[in-house]
Amino acid sequence: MKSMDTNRLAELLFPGVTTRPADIEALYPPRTLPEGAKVTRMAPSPTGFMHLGNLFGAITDERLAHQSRGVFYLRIEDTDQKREVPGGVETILSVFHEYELPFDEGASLGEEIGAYGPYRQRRRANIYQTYAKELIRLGKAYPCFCTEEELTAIREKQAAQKANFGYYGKWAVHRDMPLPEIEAKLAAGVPFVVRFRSEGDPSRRVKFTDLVKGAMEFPENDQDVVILKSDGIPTYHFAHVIDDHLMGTTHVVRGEEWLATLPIHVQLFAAFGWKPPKYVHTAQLMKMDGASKRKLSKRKDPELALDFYRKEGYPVRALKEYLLTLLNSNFEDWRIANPDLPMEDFPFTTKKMSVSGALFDIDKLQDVSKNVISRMSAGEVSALLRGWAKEFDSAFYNLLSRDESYTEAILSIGRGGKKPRKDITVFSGAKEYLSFFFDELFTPDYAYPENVCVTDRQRILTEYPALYDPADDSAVWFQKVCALAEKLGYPGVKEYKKSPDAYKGHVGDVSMVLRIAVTGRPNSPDLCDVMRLLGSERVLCRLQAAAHALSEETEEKNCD
RNA sequence: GGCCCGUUGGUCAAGAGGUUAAGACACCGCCCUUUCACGGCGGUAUCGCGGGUUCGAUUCCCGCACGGGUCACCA
Repeated sequence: MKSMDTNRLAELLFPGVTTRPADIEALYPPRTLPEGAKVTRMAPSPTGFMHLGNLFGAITDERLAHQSRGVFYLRIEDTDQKREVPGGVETILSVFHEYELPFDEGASLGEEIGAYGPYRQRRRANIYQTYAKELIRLGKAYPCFCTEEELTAIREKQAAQKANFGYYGKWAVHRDMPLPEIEAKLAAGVPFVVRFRSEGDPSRRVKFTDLVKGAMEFPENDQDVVILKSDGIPTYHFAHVIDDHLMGTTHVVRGEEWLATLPIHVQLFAAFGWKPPKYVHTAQLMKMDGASKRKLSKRKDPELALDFYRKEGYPVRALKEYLLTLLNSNFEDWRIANPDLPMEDFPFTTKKMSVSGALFDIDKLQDVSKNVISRMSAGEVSALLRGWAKEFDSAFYNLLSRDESYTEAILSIGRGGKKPRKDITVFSGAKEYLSFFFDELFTPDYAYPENVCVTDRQRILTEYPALYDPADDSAVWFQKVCALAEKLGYPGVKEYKKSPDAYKGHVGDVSMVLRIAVTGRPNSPDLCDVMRLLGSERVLCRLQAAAHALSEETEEKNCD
């Protein structure tokens, strides 16, 4: 190998590549940014869907960059043509839009934004090839003509001998192929990949520091990894090193599964004499599977896909805030102390990131979601709810849109103030919660409290309408309920508590009878507000219907 | 199997060589309350196991176990 003419080899392998590394470097000047500014990137593959893991990383990237007045950019890693799905890039872009993760540079559907592109790796083929050619010239890379079958055969032999898998040492059969042989293969049109010629020695250790995991040590990499595939497109390892160097990434945020290949990346950076970025390897998202936890899987777990949460109707902000609590557990305390500040005000830090995989807890997400929705204005809930319904429940959407001011009004009950109601957890549950506000959805379930006797129930339902005046404010409204209750022998709660045995029940029980008649169920927001919004016609009609149902019920009983 | 990472309550987790081992979710109970909620209060943990170091370890070290990740011309 030392005697080989590597310049000649480089020309043989890449006759069409005429650019030199220096030409390219000139196009990527160092960025001029404020002191301490971080440059991060989100680099998804266009495989057709985005999942929680992507969002998890994207939030970290976005916060790190924008909190430091740096740059957050989007790079499309479309190096694997086999797995690519049509529309993959559109999906990615729409998620960034939907989840409000504004990137400063990067791929888009039209013109790319930013001066450090192209931001789609397939469009950078010439750049990678230039650097691969350079490595060949330096004797740090070589062509490998092994077929898939040969590689499998090597693997099997290694398994039989209990040797480590891979292409290294004596197993790297094409590592020192003589030039004439290479020429012959090329002349015969045999496809080749380019492998990095590793000088690593596993008995030596590489040390480095990960911003999440802290100080670490690995054996040096001795694998001759593929850097350029036979189609001339780089593997992840090579693309990562070239791109993050040229684009000036300061912090690489990625999943923990990349930790194992870090020695390769370190080696590649060193081969070019470049300074590696800082690494932030995030913990995996896990789920419970029987008695043990395991990594969330794209194939088995529908809740990994972001679409799942769209369908369920979790607000974008809820998902982001929940993920943020997993990312920085002190976010929760901060949120409690600052219920109204935008989440962007939270001081995010890699120091608080967890080292071990977190179980994705849907209960917790629901709690976050409930809180997020409870803090929204009625107008915002109305808009988001209608947006959700438009896509997933058009009949409901039509009802909500029939009278937007009515929709907003019913969503206003108990909203605002220090202790807002938390009735809506997800938009897909709102229909059930709001059903009695729409005659089309009203399906009463008259299950009255046991302690109120049937004759009293009937009297409540038949006597209340005479007292009811839709113009009453809530104080008067309540006085009237109290008066009726008093008359029938149900005192106020305080009175009742003093001597519970002396009474049949209290005003609450009377209210309950009215509530069930009007809303068709035992729980609802403030009854007075509900009645006012329903309007006297519907209220009277429902009271009558309930009374009617009650008398039929008694008749049936009498027949028995 | 090799290599790497991890292990505090059902879950997410804070935490320090000597603490009554935070907080949040869930669950249970109580209180407040016209109902429903909201809210408030309270309950359940000796920090995976075995060895060290130390006056003292859950906190430091070493083994083990368990869990996870990774060993592709996928990212």
